[in-house]
Amino acid sequence: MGTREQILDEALKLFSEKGIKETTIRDIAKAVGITEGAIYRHFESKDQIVYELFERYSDELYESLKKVLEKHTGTEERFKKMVGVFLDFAFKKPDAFRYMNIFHYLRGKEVKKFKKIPFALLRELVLELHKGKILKVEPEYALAMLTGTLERVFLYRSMGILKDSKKEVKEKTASLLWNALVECERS
Amino acid sequence: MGTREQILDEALKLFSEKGIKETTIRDIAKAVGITEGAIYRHFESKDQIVYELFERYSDELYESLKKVLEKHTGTEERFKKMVGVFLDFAFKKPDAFRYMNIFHYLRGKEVKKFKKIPFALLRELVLELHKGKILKVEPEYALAMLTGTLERVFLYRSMGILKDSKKEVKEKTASLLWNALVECERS
Amino acid sequence: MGTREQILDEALKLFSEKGIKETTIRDIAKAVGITEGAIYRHFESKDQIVYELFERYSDELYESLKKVLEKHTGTEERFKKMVGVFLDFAFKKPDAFRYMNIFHYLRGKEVKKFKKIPFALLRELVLELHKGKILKVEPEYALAMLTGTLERVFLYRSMGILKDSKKEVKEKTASLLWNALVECERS
Amino acid sequence: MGTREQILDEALKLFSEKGIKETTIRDIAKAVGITEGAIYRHFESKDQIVYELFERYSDELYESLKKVLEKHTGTEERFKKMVGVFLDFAFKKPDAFRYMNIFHYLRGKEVKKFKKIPFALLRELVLELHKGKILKVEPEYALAMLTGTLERVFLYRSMGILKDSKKEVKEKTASLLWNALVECERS
DNA sequence: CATGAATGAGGTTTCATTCAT
DNA sequence: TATGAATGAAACCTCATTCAT
Repeated sequence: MGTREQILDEALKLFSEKGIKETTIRDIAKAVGITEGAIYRHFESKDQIVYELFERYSDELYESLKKVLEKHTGTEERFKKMVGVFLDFAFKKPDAFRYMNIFHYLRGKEVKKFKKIPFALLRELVLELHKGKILKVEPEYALAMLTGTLERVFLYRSMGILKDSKKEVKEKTASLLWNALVECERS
Repeated sequence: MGTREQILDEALKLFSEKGIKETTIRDIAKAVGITEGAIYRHFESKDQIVYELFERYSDELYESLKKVLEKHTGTEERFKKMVGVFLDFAFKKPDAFRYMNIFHYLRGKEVKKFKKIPFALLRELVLELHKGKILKVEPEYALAMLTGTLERVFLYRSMGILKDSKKEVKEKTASLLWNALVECERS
Repeated sequence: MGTREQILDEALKLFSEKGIKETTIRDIAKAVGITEGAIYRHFESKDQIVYELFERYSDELYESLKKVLEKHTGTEERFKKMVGVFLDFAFKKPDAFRYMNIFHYLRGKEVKKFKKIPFALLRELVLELHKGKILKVEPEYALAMLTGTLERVFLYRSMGILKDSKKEVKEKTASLLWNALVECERS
Repeated sequence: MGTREQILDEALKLFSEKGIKETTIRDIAKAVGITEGAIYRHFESKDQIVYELFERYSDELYESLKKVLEKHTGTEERFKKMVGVFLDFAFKKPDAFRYMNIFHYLRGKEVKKFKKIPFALLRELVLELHKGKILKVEPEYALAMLTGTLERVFLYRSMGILKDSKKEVKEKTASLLWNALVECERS
């Protein structure tokens, strides 16, 4: 793998573990096995690494979600698949997922620069349900519940609080949210 | 107000806006209107400020939640009041609430040092529902949904995405969650 | 003397000896007898030192020249006094004079930011002679000769090529230039 | 043109625009269209480029001046031709001329290493006038005026302050200096 | 209690130079 | 000859902390 990729990889790992400011260029260089100066042959600044990482994974998740939206037509199916894709991404690239959350938290306003924000697709999905008049709650609340739950489910699983298999987690979370927002399971 | 209090106040504001590492002792001193050295008359280190703030607001929220638990007996009432107290705190002390989240994110493991974690009470509440066999989903998932939704609802409201009054937000969120986790609203 | 002044003093000395880029913050700190970090309590950046020095001495020379212009009225007297003031400044603050030349050379276009440029006064003086119809050559050429000669006279004297006393140098240069630009000495 | 020549050319351009220290090997490489490493195939070090450039143009100007001295015999003719050659060089190779001045300024003492310094010829010329007893002022002052005026005339013309054609500038400067140093124009 | 100057460790960045390919 | 990655020293700058006053 190219050095550039390695730098991004190690930076992601460290950023997601320790935080962005807490991670130094030296940390990254050491993890890659090169000197600090070498990093600057590949990136103009630390900030560029920070942004490039966000853009890269933001795009990736965005595209995955987009594909699902295009592929499936049934409302319930679309919804549940989206949840699955979201969690899939989180499980496969936990560092990236954690990192994106940190980034969001600290750079709230700057995020608008980025075009392909996964969040925007979740928003669309919710509005679609709302138009179809099957959403039980106002869309803003639904969005809050959707994104909040997804993040926490991932978090709890990575902390060991939630012990189900990835597949189970995806399925349970999907129907949990579907029921909460749309349908109602008879008890 | 004493200088000590002012330092904590301004630190909280800055931490919640810019992040902890991003806020310097100088920033805090300037905000209070004293010099850097003076801060060390009141606190041994920056870290002490960081911890003391967390402890202070963690305790405060914890005690508020505790009181509600002790006061009310009906299950639904307890649940909905808890949600209300949680959001009340977030609305009244948004900096503190935001700060507690940042703190959590960056200091995951160190949090265990603290005794009175509000999170623990939410956990208890959920387990209680579970014991009463009225929880529709497994408690870990319920907890994820509960905490995640609460955080996002606050976040979206402070970002202007959610425009309801505080009272409305509290009521809607409470029943939204109650329905999602326990009961089922007939559509 | 305050640390701030010392920093400016030592910086000036070093800049004029070695050049601006060739002088490091560490050089300056060592010369003053403090650490590098301490410099930043007094100046925001190296560049600020560079600018402040230029402004300070530029202003000083400007004001001296201005005073002479206001005090004397006879054309020849004004001219010769100006030359004297210029060289006086160069002899008294050779570092400053040398520095101002280096600064000019490297920052040609940025100099326009500064308001009180001594050069502007020399220009005025020459234009005045021109209006009085006593200038033998076109004003632009006169200005070139005036400034060029002044700089070199100082340079050669500080290099030991020119060995006259300061007083002699001032007098000789003044009449040399007066004769060259205005009058003509009968050989 | 060979790569070596291109390197010298671009280096000269950059040095004269931004200064020597301010120009990096990378800048030069980029301007030439090769990589940094490649430069070291042609030059041992950056300093070698710096010295070689100075030597090259110093020699060139020196030889041009020498030729004029050998070709012409009349005192006034020699003087005026010298001035012309000097300015010719400055107009044809403005980068080289500017660069030589920067070099002089920053490396004052090291310049003595070089054998063929144009300055030395101007010095000879002035001493010759002095021996012929036609110099109105002491030779050191004459030299200061001569070199200072030449440099500034070039500078002002390249800055657009002086708008005459090259030919005019050369002629005017030559007689201006001749009159100032030797003869006296009847007003 | 507070100030203001200073320290010193450590951060980001720059850049001449080297070297395997 | 040239490339492109890397080095390593040194530059500028930041900041928690200390300390004399």
